[in-house]
Amino acid sequence: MSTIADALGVSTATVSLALRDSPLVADETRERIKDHARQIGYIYNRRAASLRTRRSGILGVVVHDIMNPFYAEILRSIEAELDRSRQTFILSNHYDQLDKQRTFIDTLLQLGADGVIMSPAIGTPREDIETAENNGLPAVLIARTVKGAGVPVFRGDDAYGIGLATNHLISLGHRRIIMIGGTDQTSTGRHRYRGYVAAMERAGLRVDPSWRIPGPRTKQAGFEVAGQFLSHKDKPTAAVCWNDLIAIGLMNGIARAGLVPGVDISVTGYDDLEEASIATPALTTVWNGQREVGRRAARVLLDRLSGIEVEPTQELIKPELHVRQSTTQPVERD
Amino acid sequence: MSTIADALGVSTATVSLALRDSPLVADETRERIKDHARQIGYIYNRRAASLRTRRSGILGVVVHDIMNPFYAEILRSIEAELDRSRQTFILSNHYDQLDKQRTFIDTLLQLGADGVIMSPAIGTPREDIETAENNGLPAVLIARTVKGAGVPVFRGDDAYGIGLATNHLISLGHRRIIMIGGTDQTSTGRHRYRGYVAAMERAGLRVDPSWRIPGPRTKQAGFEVAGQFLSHKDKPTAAVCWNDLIAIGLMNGIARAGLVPGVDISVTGYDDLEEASIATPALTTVWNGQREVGRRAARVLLDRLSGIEVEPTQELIKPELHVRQSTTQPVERD
DNA sequence: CGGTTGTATTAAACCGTTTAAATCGGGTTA
DNA sequence: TAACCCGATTTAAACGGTTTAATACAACCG
Repeated sequence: MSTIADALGVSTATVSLALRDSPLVADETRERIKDHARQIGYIYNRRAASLRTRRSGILGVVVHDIMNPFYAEILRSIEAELDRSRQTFILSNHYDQLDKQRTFIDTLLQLGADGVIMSPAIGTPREDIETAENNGLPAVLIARTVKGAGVPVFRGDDAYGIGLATNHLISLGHRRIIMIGGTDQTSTGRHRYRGYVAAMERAGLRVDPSWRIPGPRTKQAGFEVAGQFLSHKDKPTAAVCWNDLIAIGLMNGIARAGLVPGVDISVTGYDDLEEASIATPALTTVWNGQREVGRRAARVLLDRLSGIEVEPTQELIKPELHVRQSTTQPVERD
Repeated sequence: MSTIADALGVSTATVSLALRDSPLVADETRERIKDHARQIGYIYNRRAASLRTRRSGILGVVVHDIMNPFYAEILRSIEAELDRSRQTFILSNHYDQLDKQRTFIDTLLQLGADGVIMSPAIGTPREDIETAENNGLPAVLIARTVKGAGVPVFRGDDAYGIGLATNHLISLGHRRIIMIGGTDQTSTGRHRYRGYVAAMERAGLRVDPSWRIPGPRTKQAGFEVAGQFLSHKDKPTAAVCWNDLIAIGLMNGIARAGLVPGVDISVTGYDDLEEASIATPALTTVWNGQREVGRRAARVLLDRLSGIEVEPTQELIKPELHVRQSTTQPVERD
């Protein structure tokens, strides 16, 4: 800026004001300055500016794993929403490791980030969120919640959603339905399992504890669990899967074992990823409102930044059942 | 820092030196300062520091699309490599839009990023890379190259790799092999097509121009192109796909049409994503060295930052063929 | 005891921007 | 004619660190 100022015989203050279209500077001066800036390829130094303004234009986003299409879809919608603002965002995976998450938050604080959207790692204590907030880093949670953290949360209504899938299988005539994947260590996990049990019990079906096969939420895991599922002593006719990845992996595993998914075994997914509709057979699944979650989380964070007071409420997005070919009436096998 | 300095009756210079473990300050003083800093929850202000040091600790990474597992795997290895350095990285998709890519580079310049790893968008002119370099933003290219840009490039040997897949099909007895997906607008695209044609011609097989169905590189696209493929006038018995996503989509499409992929039609992929081995049938594909590409690009960029002179050479990583169940001897159909 | 050496600390400049307050010259008004 | 106002611009002080030359002081030496 001082180069420009010197070249044009004005002060840096004028340059600063001119470049930001302040009405304080005369039109003619502004044009001269802007022209010259363009000509010499001036590059605005954001960190110098942010030192003064206390705004860095950086937002952080932490999720479990970007490679997981569920989060990827959320990220897409966050990206789309932020595109229209002047914010840059920094991404990180925490892989459910608390220390990774803490390191990242610390980095954000050091960079003077303006806010953070996070899907908290398993076991995140309320204090971690408070640390961020107290140091001027407003947070918004997605997908998972942290008890007692006074910040907005956006997530799907998991208990209700898994209920939709379970009810659908029951209404097709299935009785021995096993739930696959997930863990009790996340709020999401507890909600989904509870929703499944509740739906079964509403239909008068007893749920055996062995009717749950917990595990990682990957395609690979679903694939590998197929054997265990098929050889289960109760001969289940259907699987309610934690998510689409597991469901697709499971269907692949079932096919590999010589059975036909969607005929011999019914399978439901969760999330309704793009993939679900092109899987073979096309997967019956629950749309979880990823787009909506990302969009609204971003929106609310931007609101918080612009000073709008936001209630720290939990917003539950209502899932919808999308029926496709992976669920049919049960057939007896053995 | 001045808070700490005042509280302890020393100068900010001493605090600065102590916190960075300078040998200039006495051990006892250092400890007092560090303890106090920890106690009051001091947060290092990176932007203030970078103003003086001209190092921001930020690296940029731009690829076509993070959601594409091929890039996701590269990102993973970049992340792993960078984890050990003190650099944070910022990610962006360009979706092959030049203006998006330019905006991002501009953002990096404004943030004073220390370097950028990029898989350049289609049509990226040499000048764009030079702009970055001239403004102190060293670049390293991955997956694709830009003619005349004097920077290091890491990519797989596409012509050789696709040749492996093509030769494999030919040796199984296939003669009418169609290439699916990709575009001539990227260097990768040209190399792969050339490799396919070369392999065919080496085997004395004429390639008809209609034996190429270009298109997007997504599962969806592969799925949708199945009809066109199956009804091709030359009754192809095998498909060499641009990548695993297309191959898997195509196999799903073939299955949907009532044929059995891996029996009626042989299919090869490219990239060897995790998914390839659990697809049904398991996909024969070409491992493209994603891990290696990411790791080495990150390594070289870090080298450049620490002042080590790096030759701007193209490094070709040798792909390997992984044979699985999606390729078998041809069967005649009609 | 003056001079040298070495260690610990500090003052001050600097990085590039923003902004509140001050300045300046010219026009208006009482 | 003095007082005041106005728009355009400048001044100077932040913002929070890093860096380097300078300083203070103690110990050692001959």
